[in-house]
Amino acid sequence: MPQLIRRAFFRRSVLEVAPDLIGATLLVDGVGGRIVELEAYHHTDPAAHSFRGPTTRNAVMFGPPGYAYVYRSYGIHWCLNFVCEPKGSASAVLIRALEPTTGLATMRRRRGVKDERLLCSGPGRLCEALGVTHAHNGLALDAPPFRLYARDGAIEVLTGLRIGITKAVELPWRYGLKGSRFLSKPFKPKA
DNA sequence: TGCCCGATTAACT
DNA sequence: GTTAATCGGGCAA
Repeated sequence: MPQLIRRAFFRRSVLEVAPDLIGATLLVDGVGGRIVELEAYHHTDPAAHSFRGPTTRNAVMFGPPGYAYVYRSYGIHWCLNFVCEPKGSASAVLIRALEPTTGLATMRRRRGVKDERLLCSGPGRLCEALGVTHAHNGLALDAPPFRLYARDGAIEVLTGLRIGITKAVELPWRYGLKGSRFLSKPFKPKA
């Protein structure tokens, strides 16, 4: 039986937490799957929403670790983050892709697609599949509707450059599960 | 108040 | 490969 992830898990640097979450299982109201792709954002990082200080939108990032930060992307999609590090450091991991395992029919209905690879492969797609909205902003990750199970068994984690940003593009803060078919985009092979 | 643009996606050519 | 959709945040005035 996999171990439940509790809030203390997030009381570390986002750069330690992010690779540890690869292979973990995320469920929202019993629907979800295995985390196969993440990106780290840090308060000293110009690409992070928290870089310019606290605002109404990013307030949760400046609160305690172990909570969900949900924001609207391009006025259209929702994106889900987990707040990390001790309170005030304003770091978070963006959940970018899941391998769907639980509640496939629900996810297909919400997404309007049949192909499993299109259900949760992308930050906006997985929020739609799991029913994550602004209503989840600020909720604790170790209480309903969230459930998080630690990775069970050995895996290999890939690292690479983050996607879709224009600042601090050189930081290798994207993490992925090696060999997964459910990544939002392939990782560049090692040179 | 007005303007620009984004941690995206899907539907194009 | 390119581009429209769509809107709130952040910053200048």
